[in-house]
Amino acid sequence: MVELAQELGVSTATVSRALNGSPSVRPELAQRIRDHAEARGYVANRLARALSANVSRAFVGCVIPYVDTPAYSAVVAECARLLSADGTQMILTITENDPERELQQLKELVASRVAGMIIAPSTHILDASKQLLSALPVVEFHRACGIDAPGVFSADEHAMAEAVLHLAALGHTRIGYLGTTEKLSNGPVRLRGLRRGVELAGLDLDGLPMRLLEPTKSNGQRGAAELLDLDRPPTALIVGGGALSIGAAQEVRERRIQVPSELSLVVYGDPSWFALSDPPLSRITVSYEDLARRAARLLISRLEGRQSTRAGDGAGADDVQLVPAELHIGGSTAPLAARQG
Amino acid sequence: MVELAQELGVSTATVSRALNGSPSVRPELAQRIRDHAEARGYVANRLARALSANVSRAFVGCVIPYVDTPAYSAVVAECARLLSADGTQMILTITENDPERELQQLKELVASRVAGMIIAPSTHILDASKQLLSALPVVEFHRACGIDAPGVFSADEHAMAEAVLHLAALGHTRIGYLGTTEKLSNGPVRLRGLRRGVELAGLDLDGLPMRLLEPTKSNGQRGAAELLDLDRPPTALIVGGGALSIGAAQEVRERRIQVPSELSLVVYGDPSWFALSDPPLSRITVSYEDLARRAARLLISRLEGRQSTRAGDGAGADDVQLVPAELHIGGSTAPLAARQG
DNA sequence: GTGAAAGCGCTAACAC
DNA sequence: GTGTTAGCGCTTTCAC
Repeated sequence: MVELAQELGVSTATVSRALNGSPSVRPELAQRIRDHAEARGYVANRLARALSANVSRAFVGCVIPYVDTPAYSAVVAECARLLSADGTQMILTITENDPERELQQLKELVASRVAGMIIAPSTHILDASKQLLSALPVVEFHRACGIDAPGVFSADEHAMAEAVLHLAALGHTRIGYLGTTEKLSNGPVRLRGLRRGVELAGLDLDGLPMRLLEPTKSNGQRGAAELLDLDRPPTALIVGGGALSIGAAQEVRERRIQVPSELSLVVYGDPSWFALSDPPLSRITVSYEDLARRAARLLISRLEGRQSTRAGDGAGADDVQLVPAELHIGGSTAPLAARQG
Repeated sequence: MVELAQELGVSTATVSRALNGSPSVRPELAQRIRDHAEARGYVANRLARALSANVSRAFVGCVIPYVDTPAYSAVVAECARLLSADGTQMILTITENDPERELQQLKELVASRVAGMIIAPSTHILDASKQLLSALPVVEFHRACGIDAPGVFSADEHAMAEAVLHLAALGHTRIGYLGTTEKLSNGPVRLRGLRRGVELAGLDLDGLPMRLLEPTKSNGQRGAAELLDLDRPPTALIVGGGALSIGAAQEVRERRIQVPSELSLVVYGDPSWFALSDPPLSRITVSYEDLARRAARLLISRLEGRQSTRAGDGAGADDVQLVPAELHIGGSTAPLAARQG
C-alpha cells in the first residue's frame, strides 16, 4: 500500500480512504487510485485492517456439531451466501458434539476477533462456553443452551401430537417413541408434543415403550432394535430426531419388517429420500431452508445492531423465531387391522 | 498483553515467549505467566499475531460449490477436524458453481492471508482464479482445473465400464447415459469409462441415448425425463454423477416406472439411502471419507512443506491421489427379459 | 481534500 | 534468560 502511495505521489492515508470509498477524497483521484490498485493486482490485507479498525466484521464464527446433515448444512450454506455478499468471511468449526472441543473452538474464534457467532450448541455445553458466548452477538439455532441470545428453532410440539393422534386414529395403542435425550432443548419439546397427543388420544403414557437417546444414527439403530425386541413390541413407531430416524429406518429395513403392514412408522426430518423411499415414509418435516434463512438474517442484523448501538448484551433473546414442523402422511402408516389381515 | 506484562513486572516479549512455549524462558516464570494469563481470561489476538509473524498458519480457505452433498461435506468435515487439531481455522466459502463468485472469494481469501487452500473448482474456472491459486499451497479435489497442484480424485473409469458390461450381460443394448458435462474434469473420465465398456461389450456408442449436463439435481430430473421421453427409450440407464442421480431417481419414481422390471438403473454416489431404497439401487460408489481424509492430509502436509522449504511452486502436482470407484450390484438392474415377463 | 503520525496487538531481531 | 525496539499493513485522528 505504501508502494501504491509512492507510485501515485499521494499518501497512504489517501489510498486507504480511496479504497474504502470515503467521500472526503476527490472522486477523480479516488478513481485513479482504485484503477492503479486494480492494475497492480493489489489486495488489501484484511488482517491488518481488522487489527487497525479495532472493531470489524471481517469474520464470524459458525459452530455446529456436524455438517453432513441437512439440518446443519442448510444453515452453513445460507450463512456463507449472505455473509459473502456482506463481505464477511465465515470460519466454520465442527464440535462433533464434544463440549471440550466446543469450548476450545469458541476460544479460538474469540482470538480471531470474530464479529459474531452462529451456533448450534453441543449437547452438554460448558459454562465457560456460555460465558464466551455472552460477550458477543450470537444467534443460536436448532438447540437452545440458555444464553440470552436470539435464535431460530423448530416448533415440533404440534406435529408430534398430530403424529400420535394419527396413529391412534388408525387403531394403534402400543405406540413406541424413539426420541432425543431431554438434555437437548428439543428433546423435551418433542416429548411434550408426544404427551399431549397421548393425552388427547386417551392413551396411557406410562404404558408406551420409549427410548430417549443422544441423536446419532447408530443410536437410532440401537434404539429401534431395543424397542422392536421388547416382549410386546410396538405396532407403531414414532421417531423424534433426524439422525435417529435414519438409523431407525435402517434397522427396520435390515430386519425386513414390512412397513406398514407389520409396523407403522413415522420419521423425523427432511432428507429427500424419505419421500422417495418405498413406501414414502410418513414424516415430520421442518423447512431447513426457511430456518437457515432466518438464522442467517438474524445474525446479520445482530452484527449491524451491535455496530451502531453497541447495545451489547441488552439486545438479547427478544428475537426467538419458530419454524413450524409439519406432519406429512406417507405410506408407512396404516390401520392396525392391516396387521392381522 | 501489555497489561499482563505490567502486572507481572516483565516485558511483553517475555509474555509472548511464554505463551508461545519458547524454550528460552525460565520454565517457572513461563508457567507463572501462563497461569496469570489464564486467570485474567486473556486470549491472544490471532489477527495481530498473523500480521506480525508475517507468515502464519492462522487460516486456510476451503472453496466448494455446494455443502449439502456428501461429496463435499465429507471434505469439509475432515478438514475442519484435522485443521482444528492443527490450530488452524478454516474459512469456508461456497461458490454455487459461479466462476465470478469463485474469483471474488479467492481474492478475499488471499486478502485474509490464508496459508493455503483446498478447493473443488467451479465448472468454468476463470484464468484470474487459476492465477491466484498458483501463488499458494493448494490442494484440489473432485475436479481438476489444470493448475499445478496436488489433488485427490475419484477413479471412475473402471467402474463405469463395469456398469456397462453388467447391463450388457443382462441383455441390454439400448443403454442410456446421463452424465456430467465434459467441461468438468470428471465428465470426460466417466465418459471414457463408458466408452470402454461399450466397446468391450461390442455395442455401438453412437446409438446410445446420452445427455451430458451440469451436475445438479434438477438437471438430473430433466435429463432423465428427456431420455425416457425418447421414441425408443433406453431399457437401462446409467447416471454418472451424484446430484444427477438424485434427480434421476426422483424422476423415475415420479413417473411410477417399475425398477428394475421396466427400467434397469445404475446411479452414482454414496447417499446411504441408495442402499436403503426399495429395491436397493445398483450404484457406483466412492469412499468420500477416504477421499476427504487424503485431501485434508495433503493440505496439511503442503502447509508444512511450504513453511520449511519455501519451495513454492516447485512442490506441484506430483502428488495426485486416486480413490477408486466401485460398482455395487443392487436390485435395480435385471435381465432385459424381465421386462417382457 | 490531503498528509503526517500515532497506534491496533503482537513477534522477532538485537542487545544486555 | 530477559528487556528494548522496530516493525507487520492498515485506519484514523489531527493539522494544514
